[in-house]
Amino acid sequence: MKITLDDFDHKILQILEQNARLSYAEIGRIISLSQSATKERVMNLVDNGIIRRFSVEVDYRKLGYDLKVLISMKFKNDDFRKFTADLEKFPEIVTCKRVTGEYCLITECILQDSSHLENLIDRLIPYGIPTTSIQLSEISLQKIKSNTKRLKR
Amino acid sequence: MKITLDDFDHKILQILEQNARLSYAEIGRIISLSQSATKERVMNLVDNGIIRRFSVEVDYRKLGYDLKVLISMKFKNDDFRKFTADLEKFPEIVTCKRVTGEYCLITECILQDSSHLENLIDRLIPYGIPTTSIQLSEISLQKIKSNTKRLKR
DNA sequence: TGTGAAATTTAATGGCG
DNA sequence: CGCCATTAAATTTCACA
Repeated sequence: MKITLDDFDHKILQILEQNARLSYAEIGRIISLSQSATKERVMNLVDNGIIRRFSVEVDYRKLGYDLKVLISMKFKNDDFRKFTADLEKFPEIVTCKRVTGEYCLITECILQDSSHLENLIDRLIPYGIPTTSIQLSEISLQKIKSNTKRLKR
Repeated sequence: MKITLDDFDHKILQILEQNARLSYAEIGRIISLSQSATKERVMNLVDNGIIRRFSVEVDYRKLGYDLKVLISMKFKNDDFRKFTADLEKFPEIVTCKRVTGEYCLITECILQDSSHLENLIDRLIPYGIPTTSIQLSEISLQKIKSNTKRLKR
């Protein structure tokens, strides 16, 4: 199922990506639409599942997590399933993607320091073979493409 | 600089990660704190830069972007800098991380289909050597560790 | 820092072009 | 689909503990 959005919907998404707490009234002012119409469109975006959720970007460095790494994992047999079932045991793993290619999984981990990393690797080794890359910096860009039709509820 | 949060702050962050549009009144109800105190804490989190921004998670599949891939890049000389300077020319690249290890950059790309991928690879090749992994699925988990001190403005 | 109350703004709903 | 008007709820501000 592919849903096409009109310009209003795209503008709303762009605004919400930058500040998801803006009032409907204020969003409406920016895009020249009434409160009620703006609210209805936001609710349509949520109801259609285009907006998965309203969230918050946290700066973990300020909380003492100064080390961000990508750990790629290789597994034998079905150890992959054991690992994903145990993911809750690894609070430092923030995302876990299953991918094609040399590695089975690529995880993003938020860590305090290198001894925290060492500890994590020790806990990963029973499941498979981890390969660690330290994330030096990140450029984050959010973009949505334009279509021209109105979103239906 | 490391900032420590108390239980109220942690609960607020957890709640906002799940629904960043909840009213201060409602958050306050959940954590048993008044509207005004809750609002002040959220504003402190923002002022301290712990909350980078309130955002929205978009389901791109519903917008016709059915293919998500990780593309790792190798570069010669300083082609790496040319590429990052030109990132705006690649609207399908959503994140771009500089990492240590075999590859210089790892990018996440949101694509419509395999011909879109082919087109992207053609545009990447002038900069460096891309290696593509298709993202089959993703498990996303947000967690914050507990400390016990009060956040200061 | 937290609470409670008053003034202002926003959200939610329903009727109408 | 969008606008306007009405009622309910939330935000903001401030005095006080």
